[in-house]
Amino acid sequence: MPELPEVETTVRALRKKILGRKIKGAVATAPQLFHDKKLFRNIGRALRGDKFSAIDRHGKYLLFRLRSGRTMIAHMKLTGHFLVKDKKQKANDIHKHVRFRTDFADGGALLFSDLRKFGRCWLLAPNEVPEFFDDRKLGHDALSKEVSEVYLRAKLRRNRAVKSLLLDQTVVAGIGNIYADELLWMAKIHPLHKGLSLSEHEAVEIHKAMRDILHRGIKAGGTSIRDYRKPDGSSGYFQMLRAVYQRAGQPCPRCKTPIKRIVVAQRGTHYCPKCQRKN
DNA sequence: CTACCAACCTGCGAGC
DNA sequence: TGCTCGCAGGTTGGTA
Ligand SMILES: [Zn+2]
Repeated sequence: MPELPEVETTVRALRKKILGRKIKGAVATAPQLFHDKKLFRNIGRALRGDKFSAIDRHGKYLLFRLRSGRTMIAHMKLTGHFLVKDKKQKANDIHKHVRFRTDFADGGALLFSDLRKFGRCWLLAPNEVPEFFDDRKLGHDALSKEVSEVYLRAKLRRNRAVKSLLLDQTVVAGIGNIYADELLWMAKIHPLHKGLSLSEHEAVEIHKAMRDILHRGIKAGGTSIRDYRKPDGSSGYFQMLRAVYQRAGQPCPRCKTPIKRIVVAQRGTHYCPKCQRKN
């Protein structure tokens, strides 16, 4: 699922659709969705009468700001996605795995669909939001101005495989398995290259590729390989633009060498053995 | 520090 | 057809 570009695509679409609409009620159908069992049962009462006043994103987390001052934080994990349904729309296949719905007074609804039920929501008081991210030691958002070339280079200066560092949300928040593989291909860096031994030039290339790939992902509306959908139910198209992710055995778009698959940080990892040499 | 593993869930495609 | 295995956009918590 959802990495930074998918979450950003979702946030942008939801801002246009759900801000200011009065909440009539809410129902959760997967007990594990809310960490708090009591909240799972009472979410309808907790949200009734409130409105979403803004929606923000930090890495892969969505922050739904409520007029009451509270914030509902959501993480879509692997298969979660939000859908907006209007009053007249009939239930259909794409609603099969809805685990949480927020109903608006106008008859529409915000749905959270999540086949594997890994997604999580938290309803927090204003003062609890900073500590939520502090506890997780979440890094700056990958596209924020704080993540400069110099900053990223310093954060990558560790004795670990560069791909594992890029996936580590305490290093920088938002990069996941697809975009890590794609940006390393673009920067021509082997995924097992140690962060510590990156040259200044290589670190600059990674920074440039990271921003470029994430922006392209957003422009494409994300990657819809399996489950991910935009809130209107349509697909993103970054899967058409990818160079290496899940293309093992197929030709590298740059040099035609067959793409290789290895495992790095317990994740399937795809790269071109000719364009991305170790050291 | 680092690396590795199991858990949390459901479904799909490959191979037999 | 039907079974088993491996694999999947993520994170957390445990071990060595
Ligand atoms: Zn190549």
